[in-house]
Amino acid sequence: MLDIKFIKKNIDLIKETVRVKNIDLDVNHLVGVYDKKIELLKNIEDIRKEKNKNTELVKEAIDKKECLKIIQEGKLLKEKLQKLEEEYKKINKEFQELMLLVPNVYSDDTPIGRDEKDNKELYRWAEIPKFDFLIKSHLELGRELDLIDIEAGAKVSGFRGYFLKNEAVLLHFAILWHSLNKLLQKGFKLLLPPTLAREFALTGSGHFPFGKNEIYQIANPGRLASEKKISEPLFLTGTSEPSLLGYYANQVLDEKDLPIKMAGISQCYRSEVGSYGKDTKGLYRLHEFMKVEQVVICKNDVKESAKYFAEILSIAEEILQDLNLPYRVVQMCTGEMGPGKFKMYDIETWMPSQNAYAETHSDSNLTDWQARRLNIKYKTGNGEKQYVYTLNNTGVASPRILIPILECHQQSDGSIKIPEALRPYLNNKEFISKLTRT
RNA sequence: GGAGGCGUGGCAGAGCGGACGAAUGCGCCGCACUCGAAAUGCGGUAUUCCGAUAAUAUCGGAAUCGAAGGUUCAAAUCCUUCCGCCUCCGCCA
Repeated sequence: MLDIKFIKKNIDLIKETVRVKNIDLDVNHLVGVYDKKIELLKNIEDIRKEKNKNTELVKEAIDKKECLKIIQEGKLLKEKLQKLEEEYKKINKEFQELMLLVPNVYSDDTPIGRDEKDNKELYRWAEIPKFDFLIKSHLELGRELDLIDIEAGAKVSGFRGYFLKNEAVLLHFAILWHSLNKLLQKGFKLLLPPTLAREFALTGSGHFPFGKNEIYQIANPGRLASEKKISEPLFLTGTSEPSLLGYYANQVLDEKDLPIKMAGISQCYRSEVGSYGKDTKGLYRLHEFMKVEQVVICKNDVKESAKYFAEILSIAEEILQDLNLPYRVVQMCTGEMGPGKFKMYDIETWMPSQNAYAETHSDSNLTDWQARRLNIKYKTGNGEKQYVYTLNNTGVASPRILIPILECHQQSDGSIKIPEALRPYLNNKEFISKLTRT
């Protein structure tokens, strides 16, 4: 969300942003609705003023007849007001809904473009591994080493279901655990948030209304303490970001408490309805997975937010470096970056079976776009209130990260060499192979 | 599982239909006293929105007493629902 006054002042910029971010929004219409809303509001406040005055008159009236007359007048004003307020409710709702569609502006260095072809590769880390034997995909390795069972996953959970087994379970938790420890050491506070969230949290983060069909909705939200059925919708979050930000919704923070750096770990749910037929094989695109997510809330300052944008990027890189995985950092173009994002980098990790880099991390600076939706402010030194800036990046997501780990670290004998950083979590084992299975 | 109570400004806490955006105390800010501080005295001290003059102020108006509805000419105050918190009894760890 942006400030409507900012939108009105910079209408051409907003129209251009809507265009390059491929958003379906008529900016002129939005402004028209706002103007109508304000006109109505003025009208309503005038009548309220009259009504308030009338109420005073009742108190002053001595004569009974006079009093009745004033009360009659009050009744009329009340009716008039009710009609206008109903109208206002309608137009305000329309206004609010349109405002939720307004994208954030993008940074000067963001490439303008439609799709991934217009993204800009910034740099690479480490050489792509060369193998002098025929490599196997993570699925083949997973089957041979009894680490992954897709068939059983589909049997129990359906399409995109999976079981991790044996060392893959340890590996999965090792990676998450390692990332949490790293973030803890870097001063992040750890949170295990709810994955069952109310609508406001997802609207606030910007997942709604844009990505609404990507999110699972609970068919049976349960009952209240009073035994009544819960009538508000509930959703399964696709990342811990909505919950971590929702934690601070409607709060005024203290400047001295900023930045707030959070590491959330949660199960993540994605319906993937928009990606039929895409990445149908293996552990790449799943309906549920686990993720350690980095979220930063900082001061209303582009420079400072750039600092944290770089910091959470480098933490993610560090994690990949610990895992000894080659990757590249790519800057997303306007069409790829999502409405709320001011600036966005993806980290793509090398996946030998795809013979390509593929997305494993996503680093975003949302400036105050989410904060406005969630009403998160802070008080500056001179008592002024400002919206905070928010940023987020993946810490690590698993099982997706198991793909490069298994594939990049496979050995000619069919075993997997475990990255050193993870060995403490796997009983100091160096290899996963059938022979070392205990 | 049963019974009851509470939710008001930064905090504590009164008000329980019109004089209430809200007593009082604490805190905070300013001024006075003081070499300085403490103590004391005096004054100020919520937020959001709209509008007008005007570049971060002033004035006018509206809304807000956990949330949403309702009754009334008029609601912090009455009614309904919800949320949160607390106490007691029972039950199970």
